Amino acid sequence: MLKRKIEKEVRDIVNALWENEIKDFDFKGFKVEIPDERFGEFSTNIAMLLARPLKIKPLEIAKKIVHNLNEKDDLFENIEIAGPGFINFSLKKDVYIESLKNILRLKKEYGRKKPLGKKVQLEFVSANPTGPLTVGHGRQAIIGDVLSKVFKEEGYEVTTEYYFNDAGRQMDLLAQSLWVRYNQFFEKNLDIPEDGYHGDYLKELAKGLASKFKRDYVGKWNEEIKEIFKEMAKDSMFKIIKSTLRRLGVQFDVYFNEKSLLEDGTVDEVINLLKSKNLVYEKDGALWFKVSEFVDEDDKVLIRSNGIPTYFMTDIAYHYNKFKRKFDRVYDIWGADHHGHIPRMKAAMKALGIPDDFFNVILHQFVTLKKEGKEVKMSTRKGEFVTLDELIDSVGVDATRYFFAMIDPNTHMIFDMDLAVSKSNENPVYYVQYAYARIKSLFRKAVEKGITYKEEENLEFLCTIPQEKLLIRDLDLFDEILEDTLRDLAPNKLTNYAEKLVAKFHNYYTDNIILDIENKELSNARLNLCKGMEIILSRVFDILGISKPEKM
RNA sequence: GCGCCCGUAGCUCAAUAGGAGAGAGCAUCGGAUUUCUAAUCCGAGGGUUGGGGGUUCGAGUCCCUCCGGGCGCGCCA
Repeated sequence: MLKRKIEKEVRDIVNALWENEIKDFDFKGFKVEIPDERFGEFSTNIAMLLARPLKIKPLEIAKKIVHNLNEKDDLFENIEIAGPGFINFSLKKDVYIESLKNILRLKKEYGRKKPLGKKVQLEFVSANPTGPLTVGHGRQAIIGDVLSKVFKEEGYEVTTEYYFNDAGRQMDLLAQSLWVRYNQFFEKNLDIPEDGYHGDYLKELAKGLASKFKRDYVGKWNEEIKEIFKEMAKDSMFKIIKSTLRRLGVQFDVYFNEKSLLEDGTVDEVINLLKSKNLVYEKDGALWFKVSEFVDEDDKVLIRSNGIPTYFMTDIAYHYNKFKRKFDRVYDIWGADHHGHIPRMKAAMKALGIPDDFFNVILHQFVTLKKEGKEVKMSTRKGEFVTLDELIDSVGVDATRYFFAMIDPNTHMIFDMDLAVSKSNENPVYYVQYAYARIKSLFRKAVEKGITYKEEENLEFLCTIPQEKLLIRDLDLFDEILEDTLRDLAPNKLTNYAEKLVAKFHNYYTDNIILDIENKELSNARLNLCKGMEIILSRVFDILGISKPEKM
């Protein structure tokens, strides 16, 4: 990593120059950055940071550092001081060529870290099987899927998990709603309960049941029949959900049923633990957890007066279960509507003696759909929503995935479907993929033109123009982008990177002839650079889960 | 009322854990293919980063305050 190399050089010089004066200086805020192109290839802010502790003007400090760095003539081509005290660097072409060589050798391993021996779990989507996945679930699925892949790249052992509840009131309502639809099929005039599920998807299912059961359950409703309809509903809903996820290329290692926490005694175990620590009490016939002992929030009910545990209760048990499964950290991906749940959960974790950094939440803001210029108000119950499947039908898997990945999870996202459908060719995903297709095409064309690709040969012909240096510099950056993505838990770092990288490539392609029969050495050198680009793009696309088109 | 998130070009979004004239795409206008894919490239217009204070050598980014929007504040999940 080139940045690291420069960072080390600068740090060593600074330490050598002012060893005694900067004992307390922690280098916090010290950075080697990619500056605006007019300032060179790399830049650092060290001189400004040292001004205060050293009580010397930044420009003086910079001068001194530069003077000493200049001795390092195997790395730096040029060093300049500019503005308030920035030190700007450009590197020797050999440094870049070595960097490209490294990428060419490592190929798909480039940027992949050695196993850390750390286990993390990402839990997301976790929709109960009451209907098809919505666009909001899609956003969550993609954020989770991409981040889980980045965790793997960074050396973590990753488990992806889908948590669901197929008991409870929601499922009862679903069963009843389905039964009504079934009855309606035989023109039995019944209405779906107001808080039931009104979506058309139950009609489809009811049709199937009608031909299977004939009139057996028409007008008849009891516990037994409810269970039958519930099972039917659950199975077919999961079938739909899983097929949507499969389409999107999102896979879960574990589907975890909330019910198991009651069955295997985890819930009881947690209650007993809390009781033993004197952190629960009874009031109004219910069992309460002393949330207020830990955070500035009201106490919450764990067991309702009717004896049924609350969602909060089972969620604590679930996370206790996760902890017992020896994950070092877990990440829950939640919609913004659940943010109020976070302090309570943190309190519970603390109460159970689970380390602070174990439980983490990645919150994402809502997705608003715009269709025919109007906002679509979405409600699962009323069946007023555009399903994730419908979205995929409209814009395709690549665009769906890319679009969700490209926006900061913390930003409200407005998805204009009309634009996505009618202008699908202008979607950024095509811009990025086109670069890949162009490279593929170049290698096909090279064969036609009789230019034989020889890897790692003729590289000395590269980097005679600034564009090539900058391209390699940016390829070299991939490693760090992965780290940044994980640090910020923001998949959009990757799409940003891809777009900037590809923009440079499109420019390079336009300005230069890659395949020149008159100059086969240069052509081969440039093909090597293209190969490096292909390797990095391939890495990025695999993580984003978008396809790698040979031609477009 | 209290809490969390957000407010950046006409629209959708970026902006490298505070860094140097705030950038893309779409939309508008004007250019570039006898040569490797024009799903590309080049150029123009478009901004007091919601307003106002503060911290800092430096603020879209941090702090305070006001305005506007989203979401929470259940013995729902």
